Amino acid sequence: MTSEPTLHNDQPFRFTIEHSDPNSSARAGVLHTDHGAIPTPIFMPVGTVGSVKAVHQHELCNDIDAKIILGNTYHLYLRPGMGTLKAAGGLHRFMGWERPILTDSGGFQVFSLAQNRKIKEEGCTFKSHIDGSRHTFTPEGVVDIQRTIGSDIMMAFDECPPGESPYNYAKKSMELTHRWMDRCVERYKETEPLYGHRQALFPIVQGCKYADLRRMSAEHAASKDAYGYAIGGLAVGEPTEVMYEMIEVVNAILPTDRPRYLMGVGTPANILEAIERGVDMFDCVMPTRNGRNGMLFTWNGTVNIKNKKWETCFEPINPDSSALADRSYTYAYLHHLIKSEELLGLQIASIHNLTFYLDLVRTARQHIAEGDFTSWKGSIVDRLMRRV
RNA sequence: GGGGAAGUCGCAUAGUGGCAAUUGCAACAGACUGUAAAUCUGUCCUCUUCGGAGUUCAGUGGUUCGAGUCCACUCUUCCCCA
Repeated sequence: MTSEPTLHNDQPFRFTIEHSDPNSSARAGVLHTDHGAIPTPIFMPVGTVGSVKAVHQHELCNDIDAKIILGNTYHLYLRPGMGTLKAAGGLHRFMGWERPILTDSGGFQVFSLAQNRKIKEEGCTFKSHIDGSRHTFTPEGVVDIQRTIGSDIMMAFDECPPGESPYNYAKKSMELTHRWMDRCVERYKETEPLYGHRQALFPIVQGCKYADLRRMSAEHAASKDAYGYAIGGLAVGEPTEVMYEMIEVVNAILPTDRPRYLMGVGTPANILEAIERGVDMFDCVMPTRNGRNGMLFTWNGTVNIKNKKWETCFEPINPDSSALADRSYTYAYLHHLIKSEELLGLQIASIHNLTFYLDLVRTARQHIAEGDFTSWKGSIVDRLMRRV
């Protein structure tokens, strides 16, 4: 947290691929930003309102070693609001985080707050979930908000339709997302960063579970010649196999020399399968939310720490972990804390899961570099999702 | 010693003639994928082929077609006065 941002004046958002897996589409790279370099594949903890829930920036940086985190345009716009963020000098300074930040555009809230919004060509009108007030998000406005937040990577405004949407709706929705994408790119080109560091804009590929729509969308996104691309609208109700198939379809079209970000995914197994199919960046609420609800991810599978069987397990949560919390506390203690609704339990569980997720992608990267990613993945993937 | 109140599935509660019986907590499971989530769901007397079946409301006896509910006595607990 004390290092100065490294400026790369020559090539903004340079993405270098250091290793490509000989047996799959997996690759290990580095994405350079003005707030530091991001090794890929990478997992990005979700910090919706300027906080990765229950985790201090200190642990995020030193124990978990998160290289980049997420913020959310919709949530930050409603609270604390743009006035505060501008006066603070952007989100990095406001929250005391000097590494990169990616902001989601609010497109996911178009999906998750479906009862409180109305979609039109111009944009999307929301009723605030906090006070019921009305707000309109347009593609241009969403870029402006992300300029004010000062995120290193901004996301285009999209519509994220449900996984089981019928073809006609999926097509109309995708076409709207494309028009919004065009407008975001226009606004991006005609505006400047506010705080002295550069910002990228990632377009988002949509198209639901329909391969022809996904191809069309990937081609539209690729035509923007962006610093990176996102795959959205997956893990929203469709079967996992369909998700993997859509990733393959899209990554066959997206430029290989730019990072690909699979939005909102997922389980440890999902992440390894997507890495194998050429995805570089991930985010998901699972490690933090499920952690708060008593679920731990480990190399041996998932643990429900609330279960009685952990009552007297006095083993450290993970003696080999980079996180102090993992090394210092036992399953039995965490069981007690979570059962007692102690806030420390939420913190330890969240730190544990995020440390595991970062360890997962770090280990995957190492195996890509060593050239045995697919056999390693094959030997481990089933174990990750079984119950301990 | 006299007077009063009360005993319901771990705990606490609802119930005043049709009840396997309310609600909360606890307990035990499950869910969670670009965070309206420190949230939500289920089970929670016994057995079950999940359709049901069998035993319950301190105890015993009674009234009634029918009793957790009404009556009598017994046991236990609490409060007030001596």
